[in-house]
Amino acid sequence: MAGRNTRTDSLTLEVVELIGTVVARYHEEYERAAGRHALTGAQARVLGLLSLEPLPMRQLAQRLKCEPSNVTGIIDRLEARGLVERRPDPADRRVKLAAPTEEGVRTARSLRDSLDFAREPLASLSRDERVSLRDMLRRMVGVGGGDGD
Amino acid sequence: MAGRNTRTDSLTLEVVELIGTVVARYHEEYERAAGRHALTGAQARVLGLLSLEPLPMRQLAQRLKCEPSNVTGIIDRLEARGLVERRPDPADRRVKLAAPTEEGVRTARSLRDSLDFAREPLASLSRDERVSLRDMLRRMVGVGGGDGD
DNA sequence: TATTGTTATACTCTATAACTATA
DNA sequence: TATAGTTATAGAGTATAACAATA
Repeated sequence: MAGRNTRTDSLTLEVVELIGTVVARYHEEYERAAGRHALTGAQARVLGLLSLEPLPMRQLAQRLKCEPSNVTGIIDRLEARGLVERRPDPADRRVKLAAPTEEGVRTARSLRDSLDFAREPLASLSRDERVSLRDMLRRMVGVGGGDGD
Repeated sequence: MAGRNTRTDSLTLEVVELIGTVVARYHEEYERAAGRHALTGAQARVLGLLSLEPLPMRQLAQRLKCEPSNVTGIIDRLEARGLVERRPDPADRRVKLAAPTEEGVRTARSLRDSLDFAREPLASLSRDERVSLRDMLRRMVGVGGGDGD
């Protein structure tokens, strides 16, 4: 172990602050991108999740880390705009699957493409640097294995 | 330039995703830490800002990137809990300075100390790695100069 | 009985617009 | 007249509790 005092050393403090800056930028850009599609951040996040795969309301709440009752309203608003629809689950009639409409899929794709917040700043790093950044982030996030690209 | 297609190459995509994970963790931890003090995220952020220096309501709104009218409510609630107070500005009687009380300062400090979200994961990196992480983040964030530690 | 989704309620944060007191 | 802060209002997200339909 190199740095012993991970709590107070000035190097660590600066890294923490820089990460805070990245986090703030990330959010600003995300909200801005969502706003361009007249969506709130939460609505954009839901649409992004559903564009990967339709989900039961309950699971959606788990992914969002919020109460199921909140999901009802978010889906209501997306449904009112024709971006999402509720489908019955053939296996369990209690369950409702939230799924994006065609327009919802298009919107999600457009949203994803416009998210340059994290991509653009990476342009200033060389490939080797991105590799080492990836490896450090993997360890910070706690990824076990993974291939070497 | 090493990587030419910064938009689609799989390395960059993974880094973007990892950053997204870090951002999500950062927020969860922040909200959790604020919650332990019975504060919302916005209230904790305000208290953190004011613990550095008292600010006019207007400037506070600028830092939070929100409308001044919102700040009124946030400060109202912090003031009702005795964590913040409004002081007159001797130079301009229109201005009100928001400043933390003694208890507010203690709460802000305790809050800051409990924010291990970004610090703890850094423990798995060596000092050299933290240095190179710092340098990359600096460039991503767009810091010009800065010392070399 | 337990679970899924919803409704009802209350609180916080948000933006917009109108207001007040200063400047 | 312009600015600082506030109030009033409305929309969105959040948690809690109670409810209907289904398992």
